[in-house]
Amino acid sequence: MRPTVNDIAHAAGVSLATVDRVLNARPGVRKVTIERVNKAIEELGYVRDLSAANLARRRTYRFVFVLTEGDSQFQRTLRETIEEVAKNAARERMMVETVLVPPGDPHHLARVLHGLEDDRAEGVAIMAPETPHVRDAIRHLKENGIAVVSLVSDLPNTDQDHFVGIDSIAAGRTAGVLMRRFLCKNKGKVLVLSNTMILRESVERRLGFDAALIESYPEIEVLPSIEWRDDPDRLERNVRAAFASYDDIIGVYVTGPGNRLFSRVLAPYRQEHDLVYIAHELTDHTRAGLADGSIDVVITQDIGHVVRSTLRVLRAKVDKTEIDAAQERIRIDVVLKENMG
Amino acid sequence: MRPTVNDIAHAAGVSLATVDRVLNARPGVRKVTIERVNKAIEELGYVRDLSAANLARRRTYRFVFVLTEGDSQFQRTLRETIEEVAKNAARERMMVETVLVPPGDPHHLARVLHGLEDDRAEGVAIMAPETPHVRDAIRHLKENGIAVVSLVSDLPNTDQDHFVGIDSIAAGRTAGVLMRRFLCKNKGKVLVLSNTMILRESVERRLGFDAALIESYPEIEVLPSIEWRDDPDRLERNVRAAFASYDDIIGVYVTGPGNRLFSRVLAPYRQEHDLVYIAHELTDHTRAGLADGSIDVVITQDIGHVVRSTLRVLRAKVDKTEIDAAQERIRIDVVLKENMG
DNA sequence: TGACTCTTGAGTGACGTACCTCAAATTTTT
DNA sequence: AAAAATTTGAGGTACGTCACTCAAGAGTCA
Repeated sequence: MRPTVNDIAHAAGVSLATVDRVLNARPGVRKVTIERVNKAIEELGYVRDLSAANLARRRTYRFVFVLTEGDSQFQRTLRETIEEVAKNAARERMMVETVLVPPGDPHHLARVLHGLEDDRAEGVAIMAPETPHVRDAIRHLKENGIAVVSLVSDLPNTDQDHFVGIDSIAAGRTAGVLMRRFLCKNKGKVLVLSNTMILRESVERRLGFDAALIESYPEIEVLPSIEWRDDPDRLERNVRAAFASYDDIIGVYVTGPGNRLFSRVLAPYRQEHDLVYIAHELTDHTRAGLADGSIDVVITQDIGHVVRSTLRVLRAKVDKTEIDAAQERIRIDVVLKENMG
Repeated sequence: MRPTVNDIAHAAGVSLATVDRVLNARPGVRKVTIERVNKAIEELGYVRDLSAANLARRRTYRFVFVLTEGDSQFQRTLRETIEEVAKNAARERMMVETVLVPPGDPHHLARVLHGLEDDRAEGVAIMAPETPHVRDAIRHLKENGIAVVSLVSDLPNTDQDHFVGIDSIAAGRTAGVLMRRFLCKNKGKVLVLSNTMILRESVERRLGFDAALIESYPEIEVLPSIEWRDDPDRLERNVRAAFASYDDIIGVYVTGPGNRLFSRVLAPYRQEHDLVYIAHELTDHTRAGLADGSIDVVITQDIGHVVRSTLRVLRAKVDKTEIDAAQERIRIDVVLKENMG
């Protein structure tokens, strides 16, 4: 049988109350006594029973995900995953809510975040671009004792507690090195596409991509990023212009969402061009692209892992307990048709 | 506040005892009453509080990992990971024990498994080659109501409940396609190495590798697998022979553990040969190989994930609850220097 | 010495569920 | 309609921890 607090008390020759004080870092215990208790804990190999602890604490965690609206496959998958994970989280007394804010409206976002201060949640997970308003709102949240975690898109210059996601520069570098290897010393141009460069990871991925590709492979020219900002026509125009200007385009790299649209735009040019196509984020569409061979590699992160990790981290922050770095590290996944699973 | 069993009882107009009978599928409740209770559960959105349930059940799980001895980096990492995960598992009342058996001794293994029948464990996780003795022992375990899960190395023709690990054929295929792409249409021979082909995954990886490489790239000849069976001299002899016979070796594929040894053996030949080196299992050594560029790709699985998943699956099997397929699927990780993390 | 603080003991009632007993109510069978 | 079987109610104890109270003991200072 596992030792309980009672066993510890007995072994240490103190009362239950003292053990409790030590365990929960309550004041009013002498140093020597603390050590005696800790020694007993060590010797008996006591570990706190989480079930009982949670029950007694009758703590229910309220966490809010704040996401920007959008109907890209990625965002849709994210929302679905949150919903699904939330269901299981309920068993562990975590109530998860999702709030959507319109994209490109930092004021609205800041208002929403401020609204969370008064007792709506003890933890907030944010995926949104970093702006002064957001920085401000996050500081307020933290001042009110609310845990703040960013997911997918880092908010490094804020008071956030943690970022759950991948290193975008490394992700871009991974894309770059794969592009380099898949291009097999051919000379030519590489097209880089991004719906918007407002999100920092778009910029960082491009950075890493260029670094990995150009530094070791100067025969390749990486063209300036094509942005289309939710405007399909602009995308089409720019792509047409690119293929008109250069007949040696041999690779395309899409740094973020938008593969569904871009694939359609790209289709007419694929017959005459043998392209290496590298994309980000595994979704139904990129999955299909891998399967039919139109996409060569997808660099991605496991969304389920991201969401579960976010909740674990939020809980750890609220409880002020350690987080298991190994478990919470999100890997940069390289997905080919063969290991798609 | 979350609804409790009491709320359900009240809402359904029955007593606590009846709700309890319904929830735990105990006999002695009329169908109509069951439905009434279920309706209340549905309406109030009741979810069983796992903490309280586990506490009340005062269930402690005893799980045993049965592994073959060995000092390869992979096995070492696996053991360390189990130990670490076990520490956290203790908080959730799971006592994890590891038993090592000498490799290549199916009788010993079978004896150990039989020894687990009488009350030593309610769940067993096995990583070992499949033999008739093992099949037999697993059947006995199952007959005694013990959950059996294999990890890393599948035991498909046994009565096991589940396999936690990757599809070896797909892993081999992934290695094959990466080899093909990294070789860039060069002609030549590829060396395949495997300590032993007794474990089924060695065979399967080779199978997948050949399929992906040869079918779409016939200019390459994949040489017969070199086995060394824990004998460094044999490895060295065979490698020497291979490089003596062929001067157009352009790739090497190590299908399992043994990269540390093999790297040493290979070193003298690397100066004159430009090789693509693909390995399996991310360990300290293969990590270092990626970092210094001597290894190009490592195909691996997240051991931490495997071990945690194994415990979750065992618990689910013991509790006869559903397992979350998405969470328990182990991905085939493709690791380059750039996304090593 | 007394007044004071700091430390410890002893005990209690949650938390939500599991599992048990015994008796009463209800339905089914004879 | 009586007997038997089934279904339901009422209540209790337990699980291990948390969080609290109240009182008593030890130690410190003037």
